Amino acid sequence: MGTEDITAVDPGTASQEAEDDEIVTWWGLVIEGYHVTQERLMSEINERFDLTPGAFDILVRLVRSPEWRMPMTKLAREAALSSGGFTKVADRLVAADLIRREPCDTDRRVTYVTLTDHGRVTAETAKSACAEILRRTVLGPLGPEASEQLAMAMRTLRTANADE
Amino acid sequence: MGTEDITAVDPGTASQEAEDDEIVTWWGLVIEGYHVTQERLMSEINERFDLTPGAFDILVRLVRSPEWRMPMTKLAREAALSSGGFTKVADRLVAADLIRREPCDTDRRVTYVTLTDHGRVTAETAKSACAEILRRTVLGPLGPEASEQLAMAMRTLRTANADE
DNA sequence: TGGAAGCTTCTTGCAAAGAAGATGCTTCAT
DNA sequence: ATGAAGCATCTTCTTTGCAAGAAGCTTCCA
Repeated sequence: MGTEDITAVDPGTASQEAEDDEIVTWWGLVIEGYHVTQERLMSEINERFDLTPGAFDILVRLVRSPEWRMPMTKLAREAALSSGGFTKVADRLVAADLIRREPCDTDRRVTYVTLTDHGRVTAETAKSACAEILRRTVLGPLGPEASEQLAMAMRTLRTANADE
Repeated sequence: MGTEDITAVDPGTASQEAEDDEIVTWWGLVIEGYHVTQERLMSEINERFDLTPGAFDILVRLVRSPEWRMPMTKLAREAALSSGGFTKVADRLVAADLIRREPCDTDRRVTYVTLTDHGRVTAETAKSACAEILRRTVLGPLGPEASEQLAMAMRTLRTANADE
């Protein structure tokens, strides 16, 4: 093979390049494992409940909130969506009768997003299904101690790279 | 708080619900850690090289291929893109003078995608930068043994949930 | 008290990115 | 030769971010 004739490098640079490649490949493995798992999870949720990943995320956050409601901005920030983007997501969820908008009594700029009865039942059922799928596709294959280590590693990465 | 007056459940169901919630929250932590890290990585790559995540992924795959080229379909499949979506990505990369299309001599159905000189230099430089960022944002905070465990866990998830 | 400047909060319009399906060309097998 | 399959492209639809704008709240100064 004639590739090294073209990109002639000294041994030190070559080994550095190989090490770089190894690290990038290593992270690629993390990406792939994450995506494969998440895609399987979300496709099952979508099949059973007709929920997109974003919609499921919103519903789970709401069902854990007091009175099943939250201001739009707070919810958008938690879901890592722009406020403009979240307006459209909320429109779709309203159209699906999963949430409704409610004005805030004390601050008329604020719009609360509240789960409808249908939305609450859907959210709770989907959350249980999600837990069942995770037991089957993640906790089962990994085992308890590897799961614990995974959680700790991810917590470390989150705090190390958080924006705010 | 009066929520349990409304959603009255027996203790068994309640503890099951709490356990479901814990698992979903646990996976949410994994999601968040992954996204925070990946977003930081990709924003630095984008800043320095003006590459989108998809473009960077394509370039890294090509720079590791013999003769820096691959059939479009194979590359699209590896990058988890639809063939239609990949055509558009390829158009952008051609416009940026990072790749070019080349016909295949032996099978005239196939179109090869090949790195240009500029694309090859960009890919190698960006790959080194990516490795440097990963050392700083992932391997550093985690340490060697946690990194090893993370890789093993992700490999397990990938093989457990792979589609094909 | 009054009111003007400066922030939030939500919505709308425009553009980019990607997925899915239809189309048409090339190749392979019988 | 002719039907079946593989492959790249095109079109359309959905989703999302960003920028701009309208409405409402807060602060501060006269």
